Amino acid sequence: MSVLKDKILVTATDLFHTRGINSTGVDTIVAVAGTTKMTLYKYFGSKEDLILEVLQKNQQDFQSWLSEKLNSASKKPNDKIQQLFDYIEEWVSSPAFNGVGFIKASAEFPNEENPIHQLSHQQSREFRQFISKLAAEANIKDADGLALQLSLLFEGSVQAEQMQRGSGAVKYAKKAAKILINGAAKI
Amino acid sequence: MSVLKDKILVTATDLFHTRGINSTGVDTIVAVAGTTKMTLYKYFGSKEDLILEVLQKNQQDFQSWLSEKLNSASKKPNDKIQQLFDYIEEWVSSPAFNGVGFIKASAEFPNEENPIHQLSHQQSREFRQFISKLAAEANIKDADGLALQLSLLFEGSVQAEQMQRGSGAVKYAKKAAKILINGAAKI
DNA sequence: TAAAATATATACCGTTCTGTATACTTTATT
DNA sequence: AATAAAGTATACAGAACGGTATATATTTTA
Repeated sequence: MSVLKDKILVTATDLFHTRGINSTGVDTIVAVAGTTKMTLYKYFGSKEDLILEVLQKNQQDFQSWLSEKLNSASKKPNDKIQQLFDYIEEWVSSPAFNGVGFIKASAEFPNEENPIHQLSHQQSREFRQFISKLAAEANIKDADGLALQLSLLFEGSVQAEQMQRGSGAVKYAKKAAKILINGAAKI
Repeated sequence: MSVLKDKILVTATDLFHTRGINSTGVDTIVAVAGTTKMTLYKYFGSKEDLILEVLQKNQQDFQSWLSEKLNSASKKPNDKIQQLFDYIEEWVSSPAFNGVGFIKASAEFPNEENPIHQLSHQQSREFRQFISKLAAEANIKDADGLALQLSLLFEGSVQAEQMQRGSGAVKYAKKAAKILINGAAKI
């Protein structure tokens, strides 16, 4: 990937997070990225395309990071589901944390026919399935149910963290997750 | 309150929810409400003022509705905290449900110095304190901690519901809440 | 060095945005 | 009926928006 295209993606990610997507114009993006609109529109057909690529890249990066962490730490399924929120906390607490794209995007583009909303919805579903797979491997009966509950804690705490950095919400989400996981495991 | 002012508030609430706040222009609001910009700017000094009033009214309506439900159903503190998510589910499942203002607003206005963001943050804190008070009255030791966890479930499930109507997320949030409440009560 | 791809600079188009000015019409009050 | 208030109609200002056209400069490739 071109260094400039990447610079635009990174800059857009940051600006979307700190100022909001709709409130960030392409002029601002290219100015901060140190390039011009011509270049932006060469790599991205439209602002909507740019938003979609930002969403895709961020979610991919997070999922890859999380999968690697889980796999490198332990091979035992029970450990993985237990450690899920440890890594989520690590990720959210990192200074480089810049929100969860699909949460913000779905709020700014509520129309279900909008491609950005649809991608957000899909990513939210995929993440839930990822958790569900973890739960199923740990022999939890209602894996989907637990995954849904954990995803609610996840989305809620990211929301809280976006509202106030360092809110400590993830710490309590982690505690709640442990209780729910242990409760579900005994079924 | 003037009938026209109220019409504008209700219309704006609906449009903000279905199209997003930043994507809804004042021209659209007055057209749908069946009035003119002159009237809108007579009652509201600016679009920002309108947004703030919409947020305040909606949160007030929800809190009043919830308090009344809780008080009329039972006077026992233990019942109240247990029934909290029953009413949240009833409210979210209602056809008139139009999201939680402070969640969407904080996503669209992430800047901490923005008055809209500040109000959203304050409302989120107030709601958490409301739950904390319920928990404290039910003699739960770490009332604040439980309240935070329940608010995460609340915000997460509203988020899920906004992404897909009828997702059933609240049903699982309710189950999770029960487990967390019972776990906290035994401390 | 010549050709080709890549990036910049800058001006512009059409649209939409919030907010205001002006003039007219309807409704309510006395 | 006269006066004041409330609401409408419409046009417009000024800025920001997404996106494009054109011409120039820089870098890479052959």
